[in-house]
Amino acid sequence: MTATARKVTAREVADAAGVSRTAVSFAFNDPSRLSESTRVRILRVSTELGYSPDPVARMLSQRRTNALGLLLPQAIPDVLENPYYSLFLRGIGQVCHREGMTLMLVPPLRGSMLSAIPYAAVDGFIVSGLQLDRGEVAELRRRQVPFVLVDSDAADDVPSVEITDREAMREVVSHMLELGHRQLAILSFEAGPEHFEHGYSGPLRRRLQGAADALSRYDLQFRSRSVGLYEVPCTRAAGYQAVGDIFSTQPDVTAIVCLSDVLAIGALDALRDRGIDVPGQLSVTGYDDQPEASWTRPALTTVRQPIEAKGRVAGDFLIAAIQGEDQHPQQVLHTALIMRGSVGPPRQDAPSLTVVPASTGKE
Amino acid sequence: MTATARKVTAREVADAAGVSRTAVSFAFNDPSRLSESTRVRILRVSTELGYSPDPVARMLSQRRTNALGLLLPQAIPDVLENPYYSLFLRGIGQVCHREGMTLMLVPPLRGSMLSAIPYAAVDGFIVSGLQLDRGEVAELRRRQVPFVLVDSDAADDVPSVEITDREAMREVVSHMLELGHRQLAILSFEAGPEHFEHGYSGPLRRRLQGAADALSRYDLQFRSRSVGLYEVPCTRAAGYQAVGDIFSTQPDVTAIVCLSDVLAIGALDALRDRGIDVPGQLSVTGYDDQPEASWTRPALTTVRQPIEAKGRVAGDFLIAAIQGEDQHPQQVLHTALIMRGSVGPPRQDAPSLTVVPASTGKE
DNA sequence: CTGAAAGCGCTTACAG
DNA sequence: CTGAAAGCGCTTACAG
Repeated sequence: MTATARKVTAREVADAAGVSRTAVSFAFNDPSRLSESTRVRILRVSTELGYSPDPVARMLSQRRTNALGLLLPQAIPDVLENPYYSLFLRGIGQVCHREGMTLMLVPPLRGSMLSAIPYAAVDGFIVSGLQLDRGEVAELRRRQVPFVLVDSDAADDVPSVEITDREAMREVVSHMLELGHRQLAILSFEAGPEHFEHGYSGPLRRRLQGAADALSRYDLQFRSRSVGLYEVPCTRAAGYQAVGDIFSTQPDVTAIVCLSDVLAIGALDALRDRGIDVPGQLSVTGYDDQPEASWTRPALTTVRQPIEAKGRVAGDFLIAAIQGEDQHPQQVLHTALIMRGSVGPPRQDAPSLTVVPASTGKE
Repeated sequence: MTATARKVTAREVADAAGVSRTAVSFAFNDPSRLSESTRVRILRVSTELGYSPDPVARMLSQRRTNALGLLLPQAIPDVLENPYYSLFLRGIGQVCHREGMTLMLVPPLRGSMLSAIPYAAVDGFIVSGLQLDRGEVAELRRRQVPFVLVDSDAADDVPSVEITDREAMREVVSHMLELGHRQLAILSFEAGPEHFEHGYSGPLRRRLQGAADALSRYDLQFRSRSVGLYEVPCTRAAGYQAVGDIFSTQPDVTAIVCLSDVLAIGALDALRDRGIDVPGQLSVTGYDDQPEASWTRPALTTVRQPIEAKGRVAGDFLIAAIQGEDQHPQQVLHTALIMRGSVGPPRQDAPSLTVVPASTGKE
């Protein structure tokens, strides 16, 4: 247990057993190349001396770690606050299980994903939620380490996994507009600091494009009096708080379209506390379709995305890349709008209301 | 990206920059020891050639990985099915964040936790949910790698973190008995195959002891006609299914005491589907107090345990052990019985019923 | 400020 | 069946 205790090496075992270091190595890695008696003797001496091969030394020799790295955009506790990641990890975990590999969670080092890359001993990276976008990709390329991009802006020469974000948001916003909603609040998770410089990117850009697609058919646009865009941290608490902001900015709002179930559930909490009926007075939608989404009251209308499959496909692509396949597959997984009880037509007293006879948004 | 591409080494950078390998190493690890111009030149050449130090080689030289290992009792997808682990990981993640370390998830290799140990390049292990109990501990000792035991049977010379499992179960079962329940089903997660040989161990043993403590005061005991013990996998589906078994074995049951919220929530699902009123006809309790426990209808009466704190304390202990502190601290964290709506007095038509005037089990 | 040399602990063709 | 030797790619006293 103590850090001062010197570790036993193969050299010592070899000496004690009267064989070469080679033989010791074979005893652990390729027993068939040793006679029964030699092998048994080596193993016995190893146990006595408390020897077992050093994993790091073995990695260096074999040029292989048997670990998959997941490069995270935030510290582990922050990332796991969103149940999204739990599902995503399960998908990757299936691949680890099949391949007999471990999974290394690699959070930013001193706040930077980029800095974390050179320190992780893994056979390849799955990159989720890029910070600098091209910065990390350049570093990964430079190091010639296999990687796959998830929910990013795919480059042609890199394996990637995405979902149909644009189509999904187009569908959900269109649905609201068809029901008659004209005063919408789009509640988004924060894009991170760099989008001020470079504009939106990745899934967020695609989702906002999808929303814009739908709005444009009704001659509406973002950041107008009718359609507000709110950006907050992706937590339930932030979703709760955001409702106050929305009401003070858009008192006539009739629908809150959230870009994450976590935010939507927080908003639902706030609306309940304020005694506002959902969907009678206000409609709410989510994104992800996490298990919690069907537990809320009313149950949440939301966009279902195949989170676990995303992790599994990313893992599969990474394994292929590690094995030297030079394919750069790009997969776009499908989403679905799940209709539940949190959406209805706008309330009657709302200004600028187009009356729509019946709701299709309830179960 | 391709596995065939040879990686650039410090040797090549040194040659191209006209310096020694030492200088290259200094440029990355101890820049102050180089003149400005040399350092800049080396870094420039590195970028041009696409060099950055190999993490595995660095680990071997420094005898340090900057990774914490979490030894898991099952494959990653199985483990993460229980939201328990998400919270536990967050606790460990806090420590990783503070220390600038990564977190390696180490599932069993070929079904064995023991086999996984020698292959993981980590500075130390947190061990959660032991399989062989003493087997893994012996191996960890043998390798002289720092480790801390969580929810195990603590040995005196090993850092460990536990909760007051025995007291918690004594309290919850006592509560049921005081309410008048005499027909109880204890719904437990499976202990794993080895308990057939060695008997129960760890938290399960302590919890069952606690239950026995309470039962004995009423002259009741396990596996009698009055008190059944059911063991199923720790999943919601298994909790759902178990209800059928319980009813066919104990038709007079008035309370189901679950050893996990996941099981309790599954049981609640089953009872709702069967039209059985909780707590009117049947009482249900959980264990863990996961966020979901307050979302069910009725909300779940359960044992709260500080899961995140458990992970954090385990991480702290491990860091201390890695830094060579020879302390073997043992911490027992406290639990609390959280009273919600899923518990009431037994139904009146139940046989062998002792009438108890009022419920204290509702919110 | 810079470099030669030893060391980290293993694996694996290759030769016998 | 067994071993001597080279190699994996870095770091770090030590000497200058």
